[in-house]
Amino acid sequence: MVVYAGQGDARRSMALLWRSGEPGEVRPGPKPGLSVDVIVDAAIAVADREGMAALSMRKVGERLGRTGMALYTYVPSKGELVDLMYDRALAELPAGYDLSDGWRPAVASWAEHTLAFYLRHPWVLQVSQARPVLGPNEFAMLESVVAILRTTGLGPRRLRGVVALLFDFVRGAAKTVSESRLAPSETGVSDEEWWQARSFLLEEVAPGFADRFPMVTWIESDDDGPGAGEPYLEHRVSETFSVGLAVLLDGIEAAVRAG
Amino acid sequence: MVVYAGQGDARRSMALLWRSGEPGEVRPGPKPGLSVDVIVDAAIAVADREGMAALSMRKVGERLGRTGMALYTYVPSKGELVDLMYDRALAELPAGYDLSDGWRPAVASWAEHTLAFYLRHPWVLQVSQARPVLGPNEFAMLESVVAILRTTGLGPRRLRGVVALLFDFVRGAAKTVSESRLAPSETGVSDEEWWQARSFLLEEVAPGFADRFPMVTWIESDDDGPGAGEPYLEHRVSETFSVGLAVLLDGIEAAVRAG
DNA sequence: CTGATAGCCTTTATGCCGTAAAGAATTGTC
DNA sequence: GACAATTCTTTACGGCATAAAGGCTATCAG
Repeated sequence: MVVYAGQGDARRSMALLWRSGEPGEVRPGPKPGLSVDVIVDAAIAVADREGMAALSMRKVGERLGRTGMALYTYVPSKGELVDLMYDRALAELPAGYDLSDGWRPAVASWAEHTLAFYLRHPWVLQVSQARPVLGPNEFAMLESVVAILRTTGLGPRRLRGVVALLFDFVRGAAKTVSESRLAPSETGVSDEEWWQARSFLLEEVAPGFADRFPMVTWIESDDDGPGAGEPYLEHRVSETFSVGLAVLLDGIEAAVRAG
Repeated sequence: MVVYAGQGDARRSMALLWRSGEPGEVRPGPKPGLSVDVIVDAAIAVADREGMAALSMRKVGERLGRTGMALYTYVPSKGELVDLMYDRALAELPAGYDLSDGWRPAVASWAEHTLAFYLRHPWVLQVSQARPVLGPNEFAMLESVVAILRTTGLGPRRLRGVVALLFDFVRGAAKTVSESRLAPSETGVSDEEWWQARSFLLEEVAPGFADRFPMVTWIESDDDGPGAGEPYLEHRVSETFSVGLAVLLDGIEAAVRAG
């Protein structure tokens, strides 16, 4: 499920994001029992625990002792709610990184913080990047990476490429891990069971696999296996993550040297 | 929407993927009016045109002059159908790349082919990577990249990291473009309209933006704008893609030199 | 104190979705 | 001709977002 920015009244949704709502004029009618904030918190809790696919208006309402429809008093639609969740979650990220040892360790630290963030809130990965939410914390996050990378001396064009690359890298790693964590509860089959059953079936259905796919067979060969009890895929991803990060940093360094 | 591999009868779905179905024993009952192949083709056509979110059993059935339920005669569930779509689409990719000028241009060519493929079939990006489909064409695709990269002399551990990095990069770029292409038809608002309205509202709601987010403001400054008529975001992405690819190739080269 | 009015929230209804269950129609074997 | 297997349709269930209507509540103007 890809979620696009709410397409309702754009002015209203921007106002919600930037908290530029009118202050508390006294108005007739019952006191509000909820607020945008508690709704967003409840929605984040649901999405953290059960994933974006399981996030529904009814479920969020229920968690707050209301019907799903009650939320529409505070939020124009589910799309806007997701935007608000997204920008609120992003607030967890650090506003700046230590540059005293140069940009290299700072980028590494950024990547690790950001990966951890995505793993805490995997649903964030499903929010479309094509139509950015344009909330304050989205800009703050961007600000913090660019602040690091600008010290490399690269120009805006190059830097946009590097930033995109960094995000794609971290998001890709996070996506693999988070999907594999969600899969057991969604499918009722643990990772170990699944892989074992599948690789058995693969031999059955594709005899001569090693001859037909020699490169795949070779690259899957293990130099060192997962530690005791560590899930297979997560071990692979963390290996992959550190290798990829090193390659990336070297690539940036090459760009910097080239000017 | 993230789609997991079908969790029905694993043996049946592997048999479907690898075409190891029993041949045509003569059997009682009406002749099948459809086949797995025509269903998969129809489903791909729907997904290409309207996106994964719009893919439904009813819609595929309708396109074939049947009800949605009729498909369940051929395919155990929607999940397996998506697996089949995925592996079938992957068959479009080249089986090998020209290595006569070394791995660098071959990787570049791979990246461009793969990007174009994802843009032809954007829904492919929504198929979960955590529980691979394990069909023949998925392995063939992997085989073709590894065949290129193995000529660098890097070991399996390093190479897995590089492969993941390459995929994350291409998929990230493809995702941004494809979402921005889909957004107008899903939201009824064109990219130009959307960006214009949003940036106007942003100034209204976030005065002093340039002071608050100086790095963001700087990095968004254009060295050169989009060509005439070229969509804003697509221009940015293609710029970003070539910069990112260069950085990546340099990073790989550094890893190769380091041994 | 008395409407009027605005805002909160629920109920109901519409049209989607995947798919389970039941049954009609068709085609083969004995 | 009886039986069984197979294709496909109809109907039904529980889920989804959300439109529409109405009940209840708190503040206003008179």
